[in-house]
Amino acid sequence: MIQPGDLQCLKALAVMGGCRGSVRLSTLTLSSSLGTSPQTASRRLQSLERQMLVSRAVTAEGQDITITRKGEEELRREYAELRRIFEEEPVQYTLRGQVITGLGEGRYYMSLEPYRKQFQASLGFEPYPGTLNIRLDSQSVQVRKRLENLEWIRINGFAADHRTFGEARCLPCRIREVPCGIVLPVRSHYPEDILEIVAPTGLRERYGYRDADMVEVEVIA
Amino acid sequence: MIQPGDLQCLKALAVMGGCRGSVRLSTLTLSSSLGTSPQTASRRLQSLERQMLVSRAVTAEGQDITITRKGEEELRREYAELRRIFEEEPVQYTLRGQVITGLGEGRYYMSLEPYRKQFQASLGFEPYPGTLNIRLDSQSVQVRKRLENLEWIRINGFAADHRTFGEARCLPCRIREVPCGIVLPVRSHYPEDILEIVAPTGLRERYGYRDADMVEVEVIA
DNA sequence: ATTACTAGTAGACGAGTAA
DNA sequence: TTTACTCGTCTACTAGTAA
Repeated sequence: MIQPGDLQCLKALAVMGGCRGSVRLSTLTLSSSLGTSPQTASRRLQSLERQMLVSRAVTAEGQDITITRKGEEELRREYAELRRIFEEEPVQYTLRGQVITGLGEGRYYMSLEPYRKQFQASLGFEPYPGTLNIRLDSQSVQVRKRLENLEWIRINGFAADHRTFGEARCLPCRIREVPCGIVLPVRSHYPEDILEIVAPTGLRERYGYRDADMVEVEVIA
Repeated sequence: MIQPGDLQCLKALAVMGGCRGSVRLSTLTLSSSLGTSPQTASRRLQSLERQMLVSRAVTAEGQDITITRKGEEELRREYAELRRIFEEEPVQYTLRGQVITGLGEGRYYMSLEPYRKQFQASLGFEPYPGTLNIRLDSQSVQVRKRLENLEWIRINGFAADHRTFGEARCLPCRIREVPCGIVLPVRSHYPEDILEIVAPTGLRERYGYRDADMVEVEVIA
């Protein structure tokens, strides 16, 4: 197993072009790129050479470093691991929390036709008049923040009855077998540990959810 | 700047799925994946938390770890760096060595019509009757080995004058402005520090190369 | 079982120096 | 200038232990 410090050094050498030919450098330049002393940089190069991860030609004016096949393989393993994390697997987020009782606003908004029509169009179902509120655990709050990077569906605001109804955004998700949506107002601030779920059916009725019951929300990016 | 050891730990957590939700683990399981003691694993987690790269919920039966947005960004930076090395840039190899005098076999083989025709077809030029032999420096020998992974052109053998002429392989390259090819017999062993170059013109004449002159061979994958 | 403390030690670090 | 040695220090590790 390659040591973290050695790996960092090997990667720095690759960035300098060590995979495509020899790189001329001094321990001083390498050390500044590693954030260590020149002595440590020198030690690292010796260590990499001993492990046959690089090949060296040391002269009085510096050294020529080439990453060997074995060294490149090591870097490619690292690369493959990261790619698996970020690319290969379908990115799926799991949020956990417990059912709570909201302010009843969800029920009201879900009864408004302009909202209903937009949810129907974007989520593919007629929203049940009422939302499920979930208080996320501390871990899921972090996951929740990550969802900001995903593509939310825009729900336009409108005016009616001498007032305006604000813009919202919505992210498709799933609770058990039921396709749902996370709804969030765009303008007004919303607690980061609360999730408001719109669904085609009443989830409390369907699954017998009561306050403080644990639920899992799946989001597939 | 994140420390190499912390980065290793963060990556291990990501492999376990820490980017898509919380991961339940114990210091013992983490330590075995890092190759350290459980104590060090514990310290790493504390360090990552202090840097706000992960969020933790520590219980008596283990801990739930979630990689924060900042932590994921750190990993993505790492990923981007490796991708630049292996994907983005056109992979170009540079080999260095000095001109030497070969055994004159190259000249003979290059005079044989079946070989000539195949070189013409695959490299796009009529080979000059004679090859340039190059002794690679120790660094370039390492680069030379890396070329094995590239796609070489097959040059078929043939029979003539009661003997057989062996199969060879060829890799397009460039010396200065001249498109050339590296030639290598397939069956017989060839010194790993010697490069035999076939070119459309006599390189010695064109550039006035003499023995011991330094030359650079560029290979673009 | 856990986590994370304290303690003692080993190894890594940077400064100085020689080649 | 370089590299890489020796040396003293201090960090970072593992072992043991408490919660």
